[in-house]
Amino acid sequence: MEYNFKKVEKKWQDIWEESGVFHAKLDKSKEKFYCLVEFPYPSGQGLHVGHPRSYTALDIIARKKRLQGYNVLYPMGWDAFGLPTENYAIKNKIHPEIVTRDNIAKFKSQLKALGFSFDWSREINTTDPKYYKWTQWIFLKLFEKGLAYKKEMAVNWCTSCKCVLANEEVVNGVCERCGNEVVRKVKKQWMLKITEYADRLIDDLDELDYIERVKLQQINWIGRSHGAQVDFTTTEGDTITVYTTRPDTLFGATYMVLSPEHPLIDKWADKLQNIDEINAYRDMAAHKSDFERTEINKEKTGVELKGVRAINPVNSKEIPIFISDYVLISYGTGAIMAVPGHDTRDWEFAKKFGLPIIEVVSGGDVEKEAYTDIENGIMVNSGFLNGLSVEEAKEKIIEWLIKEGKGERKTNYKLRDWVFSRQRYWGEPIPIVECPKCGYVPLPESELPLELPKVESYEPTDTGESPLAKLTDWVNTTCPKCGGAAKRETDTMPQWAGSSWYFLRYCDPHNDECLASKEALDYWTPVDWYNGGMEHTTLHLLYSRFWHKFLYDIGVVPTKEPYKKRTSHGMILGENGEKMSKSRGNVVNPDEIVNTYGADTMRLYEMFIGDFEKAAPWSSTSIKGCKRFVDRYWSFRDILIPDKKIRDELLSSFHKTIKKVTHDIDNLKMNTAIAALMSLMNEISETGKITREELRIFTILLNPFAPHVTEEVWELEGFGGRVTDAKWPEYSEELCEEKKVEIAVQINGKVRSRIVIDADATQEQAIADAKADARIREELSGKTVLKEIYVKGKLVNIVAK
RNA sequence: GCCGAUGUGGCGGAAUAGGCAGACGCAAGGGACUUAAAAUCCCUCGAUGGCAACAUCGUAUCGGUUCAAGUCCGAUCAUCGGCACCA
Repeated sequence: MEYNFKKVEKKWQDIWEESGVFHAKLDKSKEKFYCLVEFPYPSGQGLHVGHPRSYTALDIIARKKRLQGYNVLYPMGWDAFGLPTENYAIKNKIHPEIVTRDNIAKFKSQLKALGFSFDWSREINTTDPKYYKWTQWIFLKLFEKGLAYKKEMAVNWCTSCKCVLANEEVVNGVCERCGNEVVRKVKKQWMLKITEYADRLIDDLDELDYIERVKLQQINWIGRSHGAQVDFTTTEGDTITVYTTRPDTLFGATYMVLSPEHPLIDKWADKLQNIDEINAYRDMAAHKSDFERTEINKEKTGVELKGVRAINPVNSKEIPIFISDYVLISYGTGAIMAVPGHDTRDWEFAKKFGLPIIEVVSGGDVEKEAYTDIENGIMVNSGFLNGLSVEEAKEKIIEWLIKEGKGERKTNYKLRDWVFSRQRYWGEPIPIVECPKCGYVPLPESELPLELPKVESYEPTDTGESPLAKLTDWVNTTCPKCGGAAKRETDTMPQWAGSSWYFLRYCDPHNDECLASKEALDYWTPVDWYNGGMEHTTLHLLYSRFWHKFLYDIGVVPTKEPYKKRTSHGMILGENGEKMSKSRGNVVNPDEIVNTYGADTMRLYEMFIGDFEKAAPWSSTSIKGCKRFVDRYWSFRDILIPDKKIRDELLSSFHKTIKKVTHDIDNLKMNTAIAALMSLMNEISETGKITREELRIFTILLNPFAPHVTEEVWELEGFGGRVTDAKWPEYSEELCEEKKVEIAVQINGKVRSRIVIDADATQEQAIADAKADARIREELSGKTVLKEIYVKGKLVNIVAK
């Protein structure tokens, strides 16, 4: 009888929903396993075939862990604040709340049709006031501890979204989301002091089971470097402080460079002979966007500050000072000592401006290029540092600087504080009031949630203010502290706010007293396994680690880190090997696939498509192989015999398969796990029959991958209860071994014959058997055997001449 | 430029810890069943030579270590991802 996947899949999805089998209950007698996938942004396009790759993989892990007796939490929710919804709402004149509700409904039905074992009783939505009450609460705590502050600063302004972006959201000078130009704009912004956690965000990675490239990317993004701060004096008596990772090269500093925005320039205005030229340069630099400034990578530009000179603290030599836009105001001190002999950028600048280049580390030719090797060089022309290695010289000069009061040891980071303000409507309101007398005053906790006011128009304004600013009734309020007239903050939080702690809410999603009860957090956290996209490594993943560490510091959560293990899936590409997109016309619609082949086939195919971590192109023909696999499994019932045991000739195959599937799932090698099941199926099919026990075991092994068809077979064959109540099969190492093995016999490394021997044969026996083989005897005649090698269960190699 | 990853049949991809390269699947070709098609089942399927048993070559390129290299070492090329004047 043909398998009717449409009927069967719907039937079991309904049963799972009604029975609540996947609802996780806090049960301290059982070992917990918290399995997490990144909750989606419910966009108008609906589910992408990329989403189920991650969801299916962790669904398989969740289902297998349940069968292994774990108490599994596998939740799902919606990261629903954000710009696309707001833009769609503006365009179509529908309130974002309604757009969000509709999109969620669509997403949810699509996810249900794929048979994921999510605990829907814990569904959360970041736009629900009951949820964002706690997002706001965390913000108030950050504010209370001085980690949230408002600051006037140059920010990345997207000209199309009319909104501020975090540094992480600017990609190649354009807006990550809409691809439009990003310019710098000075605005007062809420900032979060993520830099305060920079060290811990790097150091604590050591204890985590994250894939290596995620760790590396985070480390590089934070960009920690060790060096020294050095004070140079000037002929005007000022101090210019620089940061350098190469204090050892101090004797080679032949000039200094200030960033065009450096405050000392204004101070010296009267003394500078070429102030017009200087101002013109500063003007030009100010009008360039960050992108332009970094793009002009080829040629160094700059202007000398004529009238002021600096004094190198180590040898009291007078050196010129320049301004140049290759020095950034936002990093270090906004000023550098230039060592053209040993820094590529300084070298280029010195060559262009004809400045002296002094070699202070030997080993290269500083007239040809900067010598930057720090491993092999020996200090020269450096007074008391001469003869030392770079490492030794660094230590010695830092000690000297400290002793002389001319500098100190210093660690710097590329990471900047997190720009937390957005001038848009569809986000969490920031629960702060600005009072002319009291300054920034937090709302009392009792007034949370501060709900987003309902408005008619949520278009962004050209003035750069949030649409909320237009709601004077809402904006004008009283100061919670002094009771005087005050104004509400009108900026909202970025999309990353709600997702920075959502995994905690799943532990106790309906709690009105706190973000989650201590009991729930103690039991469920940390997340045991978190899978998500590489694109979130320096955004969501870093932000949420930061928030979690903060919550740990204030005693809200019991662990230092939110996620024990982090893995990442590759993208599913279009059939032509390119990224799927509407404009390329290569988008595969998951609904159509489920309709044509069924959810089980879709799940199997997405897992079978290739290495989970790598990108893989979709193939509309390959998926048929997975459909055949499901159908062939179904027709096992046609060849079923009532025997209640695994046949002897298949026993070792079964144990090997159980072993392989068990381990492959744990290692996210779903493709080879499925291949192993296919191989076992081929082996069973060759015998023309299958016993009840064989079908029962096969069904359990296949269940995490293809939950619907296996439930149906289980029920039809009356194996008792549901597969979801079954026990994951154990394997015996002993039974995995075959009694007889076929091994290769090589002569000089080339296979010349094959023989079957006892698996536990000794080296002597194996070699004797090999030599007894007719073919091998013939090959060896007239030759001298030089060496004999036996690799147990694999091969014999005879070296002969 | 720096950091990281990858490179295997017509295609997607396998190959513990150096041990029979190409598992599993797709596509293709041939056959069975069928009035026919679909579905299903069976056979072939890296290249070259040979009727054949078999031989030689073959995991981006070049070289090395080893009884044995897709796997280890050195150099080169290509593709992808991240960072990018961070001193």
